[in-house]
Amino acid sequence: MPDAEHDALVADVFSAACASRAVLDHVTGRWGVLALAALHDGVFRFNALRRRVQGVSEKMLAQTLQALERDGFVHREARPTIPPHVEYSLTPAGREVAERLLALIEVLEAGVPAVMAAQARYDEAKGA
Amino acid sequence: MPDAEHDALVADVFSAACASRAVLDHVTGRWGVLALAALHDGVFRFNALRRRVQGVSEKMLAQTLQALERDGFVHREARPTIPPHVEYSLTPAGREVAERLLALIEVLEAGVPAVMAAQARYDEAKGA
DNA sequence: GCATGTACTAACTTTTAGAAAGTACCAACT
DNA sequence: AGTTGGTACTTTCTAAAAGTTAGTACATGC
Repeated sequence: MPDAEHDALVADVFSAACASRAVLDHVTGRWGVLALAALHDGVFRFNALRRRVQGVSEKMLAQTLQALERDGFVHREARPTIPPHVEYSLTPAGREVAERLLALIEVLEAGVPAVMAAQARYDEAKGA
Repeated sequence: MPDAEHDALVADVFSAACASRAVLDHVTGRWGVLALAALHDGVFRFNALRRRVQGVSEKMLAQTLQALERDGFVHREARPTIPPHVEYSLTPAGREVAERLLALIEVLEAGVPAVMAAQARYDEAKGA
């Protein structure tokens, strides 16, 4: 029973009001995951990131990056030139997080065929 | 034509239409993360899970568990007794995923103080 | 015999995400 | 000289998702 160990840890994501819950939402949010994973591959400008993370709207990417910057996971470097030139990169803390996310993504991508098979079984059992 | 290379390409979370994107959404969704993390600690019944994952509504927990069951990450065992008795547990695939999630959560929980400090710096820089 | 608990589902409301257009500015091309 | 294009966003409006509340079928305890 690792319950005793878990309760001993200060921050607990299972508590609704815990600060870690908000951080988890930013990091594991639909676009947070992909932004962090993309930035693990290097430095990106806004529109380059948008092309990398296919399907994200400008609004959501801006919002996501602002949240991650505020949390200290992403570093934003803006050169006040015209046209504007903004570079996004991971902070050391962001790199820590991105590594765990990539480990997750790797497992999930490898598991896609198994998941599709499981879905087919589930749907047939339901339909029949 | 569907060959090995093509299948490997399709398993890319950065592609909007990829199946792995849907799986990622289930797993890293607001409640998916917490449900999987909770189930890593053992077998839970519906309402026990609901108490564990504080803040989740009945609707969202049911929906989340159904998606994860369909994906093959969660096993649902229902005994047709009255009152109903349903037990949720992780499948081997689910355990793989839950382990990566717990590694992430651990990093995030440990980083909460640093995040709060970063937020304070960000807000002051913005406000000032 | 009425509340309580179980595991949900359905209807309804609120919140959030997404699509599209606007902003400010300059460089290059027509 | 004016249109087009590119940068990095912000704003507005609507469509989709999440949350709230109430209901189901039945058994046990009070």
